[in-house]
Amino acid sequence: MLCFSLYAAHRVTTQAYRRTLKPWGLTYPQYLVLVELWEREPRTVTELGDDLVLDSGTLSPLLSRLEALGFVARARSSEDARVVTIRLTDRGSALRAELAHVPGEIARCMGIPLDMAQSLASEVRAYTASIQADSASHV
Amino acid sequence: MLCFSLYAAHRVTTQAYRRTLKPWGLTYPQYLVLVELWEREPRTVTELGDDLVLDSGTLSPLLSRLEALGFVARARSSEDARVVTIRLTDRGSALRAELAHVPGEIARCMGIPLDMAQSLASEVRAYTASIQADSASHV
DNA sequence: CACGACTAAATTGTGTGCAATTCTTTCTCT
DNA sequence: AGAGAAAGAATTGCACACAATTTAGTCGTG
Repeated sequence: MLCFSLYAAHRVTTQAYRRTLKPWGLTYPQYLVLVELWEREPRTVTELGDDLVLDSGTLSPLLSRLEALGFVARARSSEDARVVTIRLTDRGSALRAELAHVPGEIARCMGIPLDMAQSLASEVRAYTASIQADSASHV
Repeated sequence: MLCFSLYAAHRVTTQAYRRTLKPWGLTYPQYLVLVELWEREPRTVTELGDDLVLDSGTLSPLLSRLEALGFVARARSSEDARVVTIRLTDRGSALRAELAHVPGEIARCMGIPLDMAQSLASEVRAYTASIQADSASHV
């Protein structure tokens, strides 16, 4: 039952993030968006969606919550008015340092050696790629 | 990024189930409940929740949908009126044969050898157990 | 018996995921 | 230039997840 294992693992992991991020009122997907933005900025909704494999139906409301929290700002692009660019606010940039401890905290929660986590991650990614290839053939 | 790998793997897997279960109008969590019931019946809401790691907030509406679909029946226990027992209807039992192909179909989607899937599953379970142990210490 | 602690489900409220649709803007082709 | 196709976000609708609360029923102790 690989599928159920992944399902369960995903939910426990989310719980660990929930506890860690609670003081900031952030969810795991919201945190992922911030991580993307800390890495490179600005980003468009489509770019974020490509990286996180989420569509606008998920991202639009999520981004509007991040905007309401004061961490990002949305603006229509001047070159192409269809595109919305997402930028960090000062508060959003400052959050990077405040949340610098999160990856370590999560690693501690996992309670397994780093190299083991990495090899497991790469196996899971291989699995994802394999099943995704099959998905693609069903389009 | 083990966490993101699991997050992505979980969603791709759910998509494979969505496609496979679509003709029956079932979701992956609903299918899991049916699998539990095919294995042993009747079950209480709490028992299902323990096995699937879901609480009544998720299960109550899910079960009422399965009931509306005509696959299960809910009834208060006569010994203890707090407990709700879940039973398969005839239609729900018949579904077992109709959906017998699902595990094989999903395995085919995964496109990886069975032994590899099993070893990956056991690694993921070990991870889940480890992070869950940490969660428990936070209560 | 009564009262408080406890338990089992259901309900409420918030935040994803995702299919499907809509709206706007841009592109393409003639 | 103008019509139609296509692209980028947003919106709508539905089904989880899960925290928190509510409701109903049971149990233990005095």
